[in-house]
Amino acid sequence: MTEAKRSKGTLTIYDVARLAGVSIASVSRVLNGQGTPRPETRERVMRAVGELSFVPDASARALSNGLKEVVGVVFRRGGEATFEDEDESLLFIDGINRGVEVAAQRRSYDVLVSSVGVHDSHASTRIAGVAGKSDGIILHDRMLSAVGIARLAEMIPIVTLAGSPTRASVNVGCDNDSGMRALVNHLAGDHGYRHLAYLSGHADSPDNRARARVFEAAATAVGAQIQTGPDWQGNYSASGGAQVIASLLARGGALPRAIVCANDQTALGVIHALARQGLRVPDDVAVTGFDDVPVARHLHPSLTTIRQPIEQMGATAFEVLYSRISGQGGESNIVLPVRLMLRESCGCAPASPVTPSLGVGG
Amino acid sequence: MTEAKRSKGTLTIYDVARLAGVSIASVSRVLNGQGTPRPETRERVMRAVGELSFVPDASARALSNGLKEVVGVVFRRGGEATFEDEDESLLFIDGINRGVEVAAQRRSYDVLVSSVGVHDSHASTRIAGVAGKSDGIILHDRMLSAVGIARLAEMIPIVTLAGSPTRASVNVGCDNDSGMRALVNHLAGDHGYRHLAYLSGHADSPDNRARARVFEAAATAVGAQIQTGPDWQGNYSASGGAQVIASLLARGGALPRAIVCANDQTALGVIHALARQGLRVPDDVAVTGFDDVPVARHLHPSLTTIRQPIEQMGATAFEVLYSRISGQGGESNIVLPVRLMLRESCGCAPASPVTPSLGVGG
DNA sequence: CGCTTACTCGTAAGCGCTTACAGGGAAACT
DNA sequence: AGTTTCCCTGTAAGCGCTTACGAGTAAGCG
Repeated sequence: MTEAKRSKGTLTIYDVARLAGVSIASVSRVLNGQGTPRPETRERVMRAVGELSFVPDASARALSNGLKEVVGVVFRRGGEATFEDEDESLLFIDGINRGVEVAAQRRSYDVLVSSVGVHDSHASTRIAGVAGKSDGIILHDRMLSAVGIARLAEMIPIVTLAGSPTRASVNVGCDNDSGMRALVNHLAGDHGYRHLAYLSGHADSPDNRARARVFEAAATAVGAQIQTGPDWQGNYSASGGAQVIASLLARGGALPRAIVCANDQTALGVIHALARQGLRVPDDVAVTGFDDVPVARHLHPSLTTIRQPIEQMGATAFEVLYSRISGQGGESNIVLPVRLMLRESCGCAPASPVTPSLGVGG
Repeated sequence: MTEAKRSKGTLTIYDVARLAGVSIASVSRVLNGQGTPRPETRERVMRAVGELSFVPDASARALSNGLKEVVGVVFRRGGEATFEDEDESLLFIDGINRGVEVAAQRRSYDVLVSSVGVHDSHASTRIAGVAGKSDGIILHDRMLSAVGIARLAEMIPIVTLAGSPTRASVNVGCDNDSGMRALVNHLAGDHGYRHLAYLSGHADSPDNRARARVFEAAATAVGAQIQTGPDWQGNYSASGGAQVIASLLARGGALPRAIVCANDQTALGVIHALARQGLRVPDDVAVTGFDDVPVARHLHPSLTTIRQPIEQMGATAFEVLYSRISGQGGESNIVLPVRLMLRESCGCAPASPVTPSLGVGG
């Protein structure tokens, strides 16, 4: 320590330059690999940087070269106050965010996360705040209306997840159609179940709408009897799913032979609620999920579901956003493939190609 | 739109000032609630801001007033390539991060998240990057050595989670001692199990060490026989826990009556592995977790565990960091209380089926 | 040995915003 | 009406960094 630094006076590039006996420009060049500094110069700068533990200020950098190297991710969280059950519905979102983060690292970007309460009307205020701190934004489902997105998109690059592309924004989603069709075909075709129900997610979620639509179409096509509607709204949550089952049974309603849940969380709640009533899955009722969150394979019975490439969706969202930030174009609607994961909850034998499942009861 | 903006030319405060017919200083004052602008001035500025959809640049702001209003959170993720099972071990971390984020919002801060691969030696490089972009940092378990933390702490405020406080950094953790003691007392005392095992987490995790230590002490104190050591390392992951059970059974080892897992993930893997071998939980072997992640109550059997106030830990970490950033002092080691959640996996009776909540808590 | 060519480095001009300071009016006082 | 006050507003100086530009030096060539 040639020169003890007052830890508060913020270390700047000037301090480094002085210690190294060069100009601030040289320090900057060495730090950014620009130009061709003499080996000796580089050496002295590096030594000074090390000695001072200098870390350049990202704001100044951003201000100067117009790049923050930060992307924002905005999503909805369950409730205002954190309500236990709602939290789980974030499993999927967290998975995606992780994918975004990992991809961002490869470009030395960082990720700014921001959630909006489900009943918070200040969504756009919050998004604006994030916009000011980042170079581009990834918006999860149900954050902004199409016009809101279009408007925002002319200020900053936007990528939506499980939404719809607009003139100015890109969307990354998964192939709901194939997934749901595979599910229905398996249930009605392979297992021969004739009576299916769709336990839906948020009514305003594009993913949910697509799944519901295809469910109906596919089930109808194979001549299965279906059950949906207001009594079958689970809002993507475990408690929502459990609630639907509980009230159905409470009023003596008949259960379908198979329940197709809008996502894994919902299925989790459904299985739980059925077990509580002494009903066996899949013997009495088959249940399927959608997403394939990591715990799905550890449930009892393990969950038959549609695997979405969760982390990859996040990574893709980042990559697309990155290329937008870098001024390149690209497709505006990216649909990632899904895959049917057969496990026990649909009635398949406890042997699956992916994870050999646990023996039932044993 | 009085004046169409070239969407690339970045909108600045000057554009707003010109449109509103005032100076940039006035715009800034209105936007930040400083000074006492005349109502008419405020009005004109606000109109201009709205008309242009102006969003101030956070970098410039940060550079100018020395506050980025961003805190960084750094943690370890499972593997380099995303390895399926490892992912789940992030449930707990995600919960904490959510708490940080929610608390941050209340102060209009945002959260920059950054993960470090488990075998990535560039941890400090990565942390430095985050440091440059934030006003303070929250470090999860096992990110930096004590000296590394001390060194970093003299450059930027640091809060560690489940670590140890240093002269310059604060730590936020939970009461491992009480938690583990409650668990052992319940298992050995209430259920009368005489043979217990501790399936440990990462050897270098302070939380794990504390739990192991108290486990031994408490079990010994009540005269129970214990089993620990290198054969009982699960590394906090489901696959790790499953592995331990699998190899134990493979080599014909005897199972203890109860397995105390270092965290819920591990318990999940253990239950899964046991079920696979036809062993019943809790009849043959009781299993407990630690953390009470949301899915714990949906497992079969539902998991007896120690509830850590996960989100609150994150929120507390933020608040402490915030007060450091604001130049205030405060305690340097914060220990949050935990709670024993009795559910089925320890051998306690299932709760009544009428409970409205899915939580079968004790 | 003198001049051109090629490098490296330092000077200085911003990036967009906040804020100390001072100027200008209007209101309040004598 | 002439001052004094007070309030509001504009001017301008940075915040820490990047980078165009040109100065200075060393190497290359005839």
